[in-house]
This record gives sequence, C-alpha cells and structure tokens, in this order.
Amino acid sequence: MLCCKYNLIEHIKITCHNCNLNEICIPMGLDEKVVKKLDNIIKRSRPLHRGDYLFRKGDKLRSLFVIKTGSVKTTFIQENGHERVVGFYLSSEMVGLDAIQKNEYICSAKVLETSAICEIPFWNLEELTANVPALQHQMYRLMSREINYEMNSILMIGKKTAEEKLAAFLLNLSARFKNRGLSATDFYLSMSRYDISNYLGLAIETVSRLFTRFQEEGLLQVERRHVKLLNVQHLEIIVSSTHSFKFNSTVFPSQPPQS
Amino acid sequence: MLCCKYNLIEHIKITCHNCNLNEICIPMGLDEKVVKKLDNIIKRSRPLHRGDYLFRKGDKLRSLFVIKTGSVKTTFIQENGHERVVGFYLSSEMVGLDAIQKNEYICSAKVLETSAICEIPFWNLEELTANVPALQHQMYRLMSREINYEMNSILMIGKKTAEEKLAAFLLNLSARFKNRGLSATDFYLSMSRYDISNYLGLAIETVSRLFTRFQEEGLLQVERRHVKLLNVQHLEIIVSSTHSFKFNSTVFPSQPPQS
DNA sequence: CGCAATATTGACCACTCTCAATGAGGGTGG
DNA sequence: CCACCCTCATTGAGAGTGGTCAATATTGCG
Repeated sequence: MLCCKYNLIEHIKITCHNCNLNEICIPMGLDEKVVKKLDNIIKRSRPLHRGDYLFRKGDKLRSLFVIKTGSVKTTFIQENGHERVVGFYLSSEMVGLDAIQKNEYICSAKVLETSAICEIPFWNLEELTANVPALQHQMYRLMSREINYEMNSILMIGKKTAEEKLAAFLLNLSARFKNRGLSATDFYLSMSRYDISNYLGLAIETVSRLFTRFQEEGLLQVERRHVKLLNVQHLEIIVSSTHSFKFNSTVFPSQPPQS
Repeated sequence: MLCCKYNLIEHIKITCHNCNLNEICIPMGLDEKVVKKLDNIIKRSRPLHRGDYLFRKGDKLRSLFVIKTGSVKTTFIQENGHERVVGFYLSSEMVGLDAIQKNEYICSAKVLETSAICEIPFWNLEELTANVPALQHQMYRLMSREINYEMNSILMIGKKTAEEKLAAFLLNLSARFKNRGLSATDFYLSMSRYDISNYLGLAIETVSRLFTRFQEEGLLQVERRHVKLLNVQHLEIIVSSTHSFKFNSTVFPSQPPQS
C-alpha cells in the first residue's frame, strides 16, 4: 500500500506548479489525513505486461489510472476498423479522463511495457474531491494538464513535414523523461515504429528512414528502440522552423552540423 | 441577465448525456437555487466582434468563457513566432480550460464573428462547484468533453491525405451544427481558408483546390464561406477509408458517384 | 474608386506514400 | 546449440500527393 501512497504524493507533487521534482512538498494544503483517504481509495495491482488493456473503448467508466512506472498507449478504433494511436502516457500521468463525459471509455488503453499502474475508482474519487476543495482543484488541474498534452499533440501532428513531426515527437519525449529525473538524451522507446508512425500520421517507412537520416546527420544515435540525442539544439531548430522558414534560414547554410 | 441564465441551462442541458436538445431538463439534480447562484457569478458582456481576444497566451487565468452565439478560434504562438490554430469553438462550448493547470492561458482565443460570450470567473465557479457536488460533476464532464474534442482533432489532423482531413473537418462541423439545431448540410464557415489549412496542417492552396474538387465531384457546393453538403454519405466514406483501403476498395470502381 | 485581404488556379518539383525485398532479434522446438 | 519462424525494422525504386511560387480573381472597406 505504501508504494501507491507514495506514488500519489509523487503524482500530486508533479502536478503542483510551484514545486519542482527536487522538492518534497504536499501542496495545496493536502494534509496527511487526505492523503490517507486517497490511499484507501486507490487500488494497487500486480505489474501489468505489454499488451494488457487497462480498458477498452465502450467499457463503462470504472476508474482512472495513474501510471507509476512504465508506459501506456491509448488507441481509438475508427469506423473502418483501423486503430489509431491517440496518445502515449508515461509515469505520473493519468489515463481515462476521456471517459467521464459519456460515462464510458472513448478509447482503449494498452500497456506498452511491464508497468506498475494504480487504479482510482472514479466515483470514490469524485466523492472525495467534493469534500476536499484542495483535491478538487488538483483534479481540475490534472484534467487541464491532459487538455494541454493533447493541444501539444495537435501542434506536433499538424506540422507540415515528417521531419518536423518526428523531431517534435522526440523532443517531447525527451522533455517528459527529463521531468521525471531520467536522461533527456538517452532513452528507450517503449512504442514500436508502427505506433509512432500511426500517431504522427506518417508511413512507418518514413519514420524509419528519418531515424536513419537523423543519425547520418549526427543529430542522434539510434539502435532499434534505444535513442541517444546528440544535437538537441538542432532538433529544436528543425521543430521551430516552419516549413516556409526552412529554406531561407541563414542558420544552416547548407548542411546541418555534424557532431 | 436572463439570457445568460438561459444560456447556462442550455449549456448544462447540452452536456447532459441523457438529454437531447429537444427536451427541457435540468439534469443532475441542479435545482433553481443552484442555477440562480450560477447566474450571479456569470458576467455578460456586450457582443464581441471579429478579431477581439477573449484572452491571450500568458494572461493570468481569470475566467472560463462559454460561447452563447458565434464562434472562436484558439491559437498557439510557436517558438518561431508563427501562429498555429489549435481549435474552433461553437455555441455552448467552453473556452479557457487549458489555463487551469498553470494558472495562465496557454493559447490565445480570438473571436471569429460577432459573438455573444458569457464569462465565468473561475475562482467563483470553483468555489461553487466545491459546494454543489452535482455541479462539480458537470464540470468534470465539461472538461472531459474538451478532452474528447481534442482527441477528435488529433484523429482528424493525423489523417494521411488532405482529402480525408478536409472531409473529416467538414463532417465534424456539420455534426456540431446539427447538435445545435442548425442545418447539418448548409452552413457558413466563420473561419478563413487560412485558418482551416493552418489547423489541418495543409497549405492554403490545397484546401482551396480540395473545395473546388469536392464541388466538381458533386460532394458539396461552395461559394467562399458558404458550404452546402450534397453527398454526406460519400464524405463519410472518404473519411473512414484509410488510405491503404482506398485503392483496393470495391466501393468506388473508379469515379465517386455524381449527384 | 482603389487598396488590401482573401481566395482561386496553374505549373513545377520535392517529399512522402506504396509496394517489395531484405535484415535483425526473440522465441520455440528439435 | 542451431534451425526455423514470426515480428519488427530497414532499405530501395517508382509514383502520386501536396507544397511552393506566381499570377489572377473576388470581395470588403476606407
């Protein structure tokens, strides 16, 4: 039970805008009593494995899920039966918020790697937040965070060139790993090339080719799912250079810098 | 004051999954007393006009905004100074939920046409929802709805071909107009071609050409911003046909059906 | 009436998709 | 321990979509 309790504090801590990861804090006036109540609500399960589902599209809303370690992808099954990836979730992130509106899950959530995930029965949580204003505020902030994540996805996926999309994707992951105290430049991708391409609206071959090209250009090193970013600055420039800028830019006379 | 009060009821009504637009209902046990309290919180302003801002990126969170009539676009200013459209909002929809996480607006909201918009000071609303569990639930559902909208955007923008993107965009608008009791097949676009292309991640010329082509194929009639959908079914097929399906499909031997 | 903003159309070419074949790991069974 | 299979990833060649550039409507507004 302890680990989940700790996770929740961790979770709250991360979502507090006044606290960074290096500070121990229980923000928003959440005292031990409230944390204990939360602790009583939360269900801990044994580790889930690659391919396990947290929930499927159409299931009735039961719980929200907080990822303690590991990662999850959410997918939406389209009318034609094809699956589209709509999001990737890492530790401390909450999955299932889409289900509240219609009282049923709109997408499916599939575990990408062995993960520890806490389950919070929504109706219990809602009852608790109704009694603890500070917790209600946390909940609003969490949902707002989800809205911001998705806005970020929209920006990423709406980029014009495949190059920009993949660079943005890698930097997004990088930043999220960094926030978790992990390396911002050396990490494993828990999702397949297929998932990445599907998410970004590209062909899988394009993603593969781009990885190769980025490597040739010295921007990163990649071996299967292990990625090392070597030139973050240049990746950032790729992302921020709107397509119309790219060819007028004086930043790169011709060749991107080799490391 | 009355109009705003009515709008809120309208608003709540729309967000209630058990009620459709033709029923008068005050769901979730929200009695007149609560509605009155809401009414006291809500600020009504005189009509806003094309180009007015509800808020700008970086402004401190003051209020959430509910569109009574008209429409709004939200834009995100990227690192390179370029503006990207991240969403379009129609009547009964709420804008500003992205600001709760960091206590400041992440994107800017710009009015697209003369609009009536209600302002709800967030802190007052939060206080009220803390005291009225049914209203708290409404708030959760509203935020969840926003998450679903954005998920929809991700699916739309992530489609592979420009054709699929624009068809999905038009059908999305159509469905939302229909929900509001307006024509699902005959409507005005309050956003420019530029906004549409920017939102969908396409070149403005591509959008323009597609409108022309759709018209030539008898799928719709378009004159500047006035759109009449003539063959919704075929538009739906375009959307649902993943690119990989499109060329094997026996649905269209060669030419799309002419109306 | 003319300027500015918005939208359409054409020509050309680059990017990215599709199709196809090959390569690399991980797991299972002989 | 190796052969085999299956999945995942890479690479190549050709074709098509969609982007860029440029010119031309069309509309709105002062």
